[in-house]
Amino acid sequence: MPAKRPPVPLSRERIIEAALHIADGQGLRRLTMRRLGDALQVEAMAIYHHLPRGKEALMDALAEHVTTVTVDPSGSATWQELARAWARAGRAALLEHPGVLALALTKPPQGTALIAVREQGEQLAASGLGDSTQAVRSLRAYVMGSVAVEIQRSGWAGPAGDGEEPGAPPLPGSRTESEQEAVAAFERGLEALLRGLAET
Amino acid sequence: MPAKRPPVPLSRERIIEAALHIADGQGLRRLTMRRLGDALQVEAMAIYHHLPRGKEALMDALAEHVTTVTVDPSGSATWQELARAWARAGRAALLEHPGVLALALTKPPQGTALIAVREQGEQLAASGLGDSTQAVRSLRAYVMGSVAVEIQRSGWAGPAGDGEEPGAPPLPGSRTESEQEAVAAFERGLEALLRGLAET
DNA sequence: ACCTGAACACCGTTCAAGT
DNA sequence: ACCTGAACACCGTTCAAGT
Repeated sequence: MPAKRPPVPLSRERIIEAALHIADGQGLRRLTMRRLGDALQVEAMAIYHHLPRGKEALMDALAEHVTTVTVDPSGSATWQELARAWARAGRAALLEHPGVLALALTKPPQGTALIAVREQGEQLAASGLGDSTQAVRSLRAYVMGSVAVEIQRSGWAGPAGDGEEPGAPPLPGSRTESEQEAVAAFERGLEALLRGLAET
Repeated sequence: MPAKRPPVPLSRERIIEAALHIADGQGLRRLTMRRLGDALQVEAMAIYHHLPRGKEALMDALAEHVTTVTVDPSGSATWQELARAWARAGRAALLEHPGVLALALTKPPQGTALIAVREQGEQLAASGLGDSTQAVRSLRAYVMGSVAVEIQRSGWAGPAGDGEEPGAPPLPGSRTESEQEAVAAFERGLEALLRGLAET
């Protein structure tokens, strides 16, 4: 018979990982302290030892996780290339965890996520972009909104928008789009915005 | 002494109105069937008679409400003016009810909201815009993302992003912005996007 | 047709207690 | 230091019952 599991100690990282798995798989509304405890083979109350502010702290941590990105500026010769890199990285991070998108779009950046936003501004300014504050804001808005549209179209939240259950068939009116169509739409809008930002 | 209230009959509209009030005032997480019943002077279970799918139906209705906008195309000579009108109307509608923004950005358009999106596409196509499908998508993304950024910066969800309690002081790092600054930022990004969309 | 009351299976969080 | 058990004040939803 298998020996009793040497209990892997709980940790912030393991908790967040399990929480993302539940949120992406069953929806945010089914992410429950008790269910999370089950997934971690632990009583729900044990979580409070690692996240003292409880579910509030968990939500903050999830938002921070999917919203923290880094870009190596040395790979980009122009501010346009740099902006593209940030936009693509941001989109990819958000798209990886559709279950917590609502948190990511709603909570102000915090901790590492806030640092990342500032870094983006500094890099763009250093790369020769004039009003980098305005540009960062428009770019962030476009990226967040694009992922929102994309998740909506994917039918992740159900075709009737049934709140939180993923996996249902897609939109009633319009077909599901392929990954390629989605990136194409994203890139075209991004290029339009970059062109517009370039003209003072 | 005041006579007993002649009970105003419950209705879908009154329910939605009360729900928006609670969500905007206390946050989505505190919007509860029981609290909603209290606000309407009725037992929570009475709501199910008007919204058979319960809380799920309520959430759908709220998303649809803040996401349904109309624009009179006769007021716009060019497709640019028309696009501006749609963008401003969309922003205003979302901004009016920060409490349900998470729903609006997450649920696919449905009912009147879906009709509105289609109408936007038809109007823009009719006004001489080439790839109106792409334009509508980019514009919607920009509008939704802009409002997300704006609500984040307003500190509506609390500075530490404390989940759902509004009314707390704003961001730790950056100042709160005035309404004028917010519209200025929105308009500048919008113009950039429109310029970019114009060049093929 | 419209609303209520009681009931059920869940929630988040506390607190004292165990190891 | 880390986790558990029991308890409390809530949830959403059902169902039979009232008017």
